[in-house]
Amino acid sequence: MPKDIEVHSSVKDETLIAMRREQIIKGAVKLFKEKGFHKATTREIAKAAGFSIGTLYEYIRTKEDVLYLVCDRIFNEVTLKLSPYQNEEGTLDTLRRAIYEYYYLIHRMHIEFTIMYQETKSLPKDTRAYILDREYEMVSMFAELLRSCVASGELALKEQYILIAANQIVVQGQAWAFRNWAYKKDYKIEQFIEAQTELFLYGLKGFS
Amino acid sequence: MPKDIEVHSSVKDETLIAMRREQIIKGAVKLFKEKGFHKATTREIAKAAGFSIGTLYEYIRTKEDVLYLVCDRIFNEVTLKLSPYQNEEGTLDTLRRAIYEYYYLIHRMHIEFTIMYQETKSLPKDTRAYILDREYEMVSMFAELLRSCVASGELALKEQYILIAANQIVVQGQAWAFRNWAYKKDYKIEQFIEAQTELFLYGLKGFS
Amino acid sequence: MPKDIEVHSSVKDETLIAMRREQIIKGAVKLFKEKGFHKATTREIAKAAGFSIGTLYEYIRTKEDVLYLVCDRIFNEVTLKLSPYQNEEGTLDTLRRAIYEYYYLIHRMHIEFTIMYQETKSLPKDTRAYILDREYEMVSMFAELLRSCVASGELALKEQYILIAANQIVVQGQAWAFRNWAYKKDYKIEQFIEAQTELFLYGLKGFS
Amino acid sequence: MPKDIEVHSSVKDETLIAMRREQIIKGAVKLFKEKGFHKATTREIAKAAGFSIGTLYEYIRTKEDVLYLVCDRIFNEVTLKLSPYQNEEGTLDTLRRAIYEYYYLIHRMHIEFTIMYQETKSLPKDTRAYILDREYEMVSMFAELLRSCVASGELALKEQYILIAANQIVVQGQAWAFRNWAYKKDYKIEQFIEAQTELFLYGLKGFS
DNA sequence: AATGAATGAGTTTTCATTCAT
DNA sequence: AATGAATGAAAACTCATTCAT
Repeated sequence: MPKDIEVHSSVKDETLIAMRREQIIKGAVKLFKEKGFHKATTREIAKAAGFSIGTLYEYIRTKEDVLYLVCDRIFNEVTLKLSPYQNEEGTLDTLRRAIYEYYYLIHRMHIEFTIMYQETKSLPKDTRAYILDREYEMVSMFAELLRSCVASGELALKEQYILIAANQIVVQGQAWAFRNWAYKKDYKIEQFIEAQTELFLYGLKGFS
Repeated sequence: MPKDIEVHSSVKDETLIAMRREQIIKGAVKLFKEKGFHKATTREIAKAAGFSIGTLYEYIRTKEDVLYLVCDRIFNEVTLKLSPYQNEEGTLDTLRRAIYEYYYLIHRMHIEFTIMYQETKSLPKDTRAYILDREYEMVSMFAELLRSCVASGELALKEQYILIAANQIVVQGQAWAFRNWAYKKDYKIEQFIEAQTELFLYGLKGFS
Repeated sequence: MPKDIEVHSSVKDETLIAMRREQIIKGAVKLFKEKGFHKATTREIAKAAGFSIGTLYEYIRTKEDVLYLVCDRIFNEVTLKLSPYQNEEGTLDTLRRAIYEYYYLIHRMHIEFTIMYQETKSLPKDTRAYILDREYEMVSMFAELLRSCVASGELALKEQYILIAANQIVVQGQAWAFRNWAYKKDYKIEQFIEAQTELFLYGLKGFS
Repeated sequence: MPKDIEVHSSVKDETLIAMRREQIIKGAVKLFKEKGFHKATTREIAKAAGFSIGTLYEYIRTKEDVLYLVCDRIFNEVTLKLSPYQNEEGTLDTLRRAIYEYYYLIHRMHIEFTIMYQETKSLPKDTRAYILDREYEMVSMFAELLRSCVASGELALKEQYILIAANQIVVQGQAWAFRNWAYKKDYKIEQFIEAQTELFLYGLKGFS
């Protein structure tokens, strides 16, 4: 698991820091959703968080820290949701449920996900690297799941294609967030998940 | 096909406009690749294009026009590459070749594609709508191909899943561009295309 | 009395706003006098006011706001000076003193007045309308004075000519400001006032 | 009479110059009326004149030259209209007719006059001086007329007040142009002229 | 003589960040 | 710890003027 990046704060009280950051993330997500990271000003972020610009800067160092905070939050939620499946036995059913859980999470947090995928490149080099690491971690979780399905004989997938397949799961899920305009007219999330899962498992030829 | 959006120019000579726009696109792509649209200044764009800031503004109206010019170019190339497949008979082989062509194009223009998918949201409302229209057009081309495979009996895909499948093709291709970091260590483009195509056609269960 | 137009400020402390605006007006008048509104840059205005460009924009929204601030100031002074005469009884003597007060005020503030009459058209539509309203208010004050002279029998002026006469007073006063070059060689302000007043009251035929 | 200021042109053919300048003045007046001198661009001036920006600069040196051309034109018209009255005998009737002619001219050319009085300060020092000279010339014409009325015994005005009175005629006329908003609701030009003339000749006390 | 593409200095305005209170 | 006034670098865009054709 990637080493956490510390966002510096001049405030000492850890509980307070946690509370304020919570406010910052909440406000920022709402704001970024409306106008994107670039068009949101730090003043607006502070206001959305419920305090003054001066206070905002007691809990972050730069505007980009806010973006990082938001991204970090998302990954923590994903990791939290998916980690139980890590320890289950490798069956197709486990895989289905993990995919379901992941896609559903994306659905609930689609605003946050969209922000993350659109603004990542605005992060400074090192932070971006950390985000990619965590993204990779997500892919790895699915890769592991696939591998244990292979190990248990439920799947016959050559090692070299594990990563492609895992990536495909992750990307298609994200697509529900960042390409929602392409789906929402024709599909509900449940339909999307089902179709995507079947297509993934059985392909075009085996999918009715 | 969506109606083209005109980018205003105060210069009258159409050939000259075409030439200068070519320079602008070339310079901008290079620049955006390095620092992204937001961090690239208009002065830098002008310089990269090989002329002064004043001249740049003879050929565009706003900085966003440059982004639009870049996006428009990409779609034109995609449409150009894929349109021949529209008229072919609906066989799996045609589909395979269309996918190959599309993925390969993305590979060659992966910088441009990445820019497009990361910066689209920076475009003004109407231009963004136009881009989404063209994106939809791309999906439609694959949807048509799938439908004609169904018509010819090579595929048995319910109409309601055509769109999901077409979107999947498009998204997975784009992923090669905007998530290249996740693939490039383990796959060459040919391997990626092959694996992706097989996975798509035969699914996990039918894919060795 | 026309409703005041609010100039937006992002600063909350009203006393501070008043103080800074005072500095802005003072600096701007000096600057506009030297080079006119158009040739004065916002940076110069800030400098003349004694602070940075960033601070200037904490107290105004646009450059035109500065012009408005200057104009508004002038009218406030005029209104302040002339309002006492409103309540006096309608005698020629009151009229004489009001004219004197008004012309003298213009003399003391002739730079401000000149700026105002030369730059008004640079104001945005709504602000310009407000200025004209206040200008009309000034004319009205003199018109009222004339009417009360008529009422008291000191003057026999048909209602239809009241406005022309009131306008004449106002315009001739302004002329001392914006056409000062035409008078200053030959007249002192006192002479100007006296001559103008006599000419106005008794005309060419009755004026020696 | 003030010495004419030469506006340099790189074109030799004098007839052509005259023709082009005519076009320039016509176009510029229309344009300045709409947006004022500052907001009109040289490109727009050229277009309004009916030729290209390059050609415009064959007939002027700077943008300010255009303003000068417009101002100069106005004075020429005024001088042309008023000079006949110079040679007439000094009667009140002549004076009345001269005022009428002058006010009526302003009425017909009120756009040009307004431009002139609002934009004069945008002229470079030397040109502005020339304009003031010509303005002075206008005042002088009326001053002469007044003097000859005094000489003929029709008027008894001390020399020291001649200038004030002449200026008053001139200024009140201009006011019809630049303060038209204050008059137009209540007066037609004929009423304005009549009232103004009577007020001027007989004053408030002698004016019914 | 006429054209219009090219130039770049100059302008207004924004906004992340700091720091005295 | 919290505030918010002050700062000034930086950015997009304009437009008078030139000059090669």
